[in-house]
Amino acid sequence: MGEAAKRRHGDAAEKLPAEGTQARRFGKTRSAQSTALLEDYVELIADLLMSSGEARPTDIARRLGVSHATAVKTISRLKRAGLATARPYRGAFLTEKGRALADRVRVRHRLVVDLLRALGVPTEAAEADAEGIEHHVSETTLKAFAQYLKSLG
Amino acid sequence: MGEAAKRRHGDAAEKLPAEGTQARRFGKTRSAQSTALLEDYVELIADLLMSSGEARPTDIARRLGVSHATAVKTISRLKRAGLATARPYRGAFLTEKGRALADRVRVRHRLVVDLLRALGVPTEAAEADAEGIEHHVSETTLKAFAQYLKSLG
DNA sequence: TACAACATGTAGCCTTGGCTAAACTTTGAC
DNA sequence: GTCAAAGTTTAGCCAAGGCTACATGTTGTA
Repeated sequence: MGEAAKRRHGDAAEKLPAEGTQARRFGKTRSAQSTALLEDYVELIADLLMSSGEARPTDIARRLGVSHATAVKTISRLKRAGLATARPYRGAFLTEKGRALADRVRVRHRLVVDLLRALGVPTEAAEADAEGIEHHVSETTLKAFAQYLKSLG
Repeated sequence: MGEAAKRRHGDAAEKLPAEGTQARRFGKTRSAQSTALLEDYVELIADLLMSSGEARPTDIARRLGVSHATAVKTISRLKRAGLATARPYRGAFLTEKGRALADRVRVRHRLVVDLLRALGVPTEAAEADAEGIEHHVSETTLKAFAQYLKSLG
């Protein structure tokens, strides 16, 4: 938000596109936050299914550092969002849509981590920060990251 | 988000090192999200005070794209957090702590935007993405960014 | 001065994303 | 085959961060 706020709001101020643009930006940031958790869950479920064949609420909870009840609740949100399915006492599974999202998320995560490391960020910090950053990186920015990494050879 | 309540369930993170690490990471990401909004408010209030001498709920609301009621409610959270003060019908002001935070946030924002632009991200996208990214950039990563930008001259 | 327009504040409702507690299934060791 | 341990689900609570609707203050202008 570094841009200095121009005028005080008034007759002229309402016409400035700056406010609308900024508001849109913030709104986008906020809605990104609401999808970030679902992205994390989807990626983790894909991970667990791949490595152990099942994705149980308890394992998910332990990996994310939340209670198992929270994991269960979020899984049902995943179902509502059409990203996952779950049979009682049989864990979670991804829908086609969920798998597609998981793939996108994984690729994006890798790219962000690689970029941070390329800029000299230590691996540990890169992994940790990427966890938060990745949900806010647009397609445009992602392309620029890829481009930059390619230019490094 | 009740830091105290959240961490009361501390046993989850004490198990395996690998899982603990990941859990800590996610936990950090989540708590970063809860402070992100306050950071945005503080920076915007500093901005408005600078440019117009006052920070009214309505202006804040318009800039952030939320209702004035939401702005008012958040301002009282700011007060509770010791970041701002407010006199009825006279808008918001920052405490010493709030001003310090605003400064840090502004510097960080500039750095993130500059870095993105240096990597070839178009200005518009850089500004927009930075809004979301900046709240998740650690000190370590921030230093790496600064270092990289300096290396470009 | 008075009043309309606008800003502010309050109340009540919603969803998300946490938690604990308690009831219910599954499962593995006798 | 039983039964306790472990995992799962449900229910109910809380705070954050949105919203609308309504009541109350403030102010510019006629």
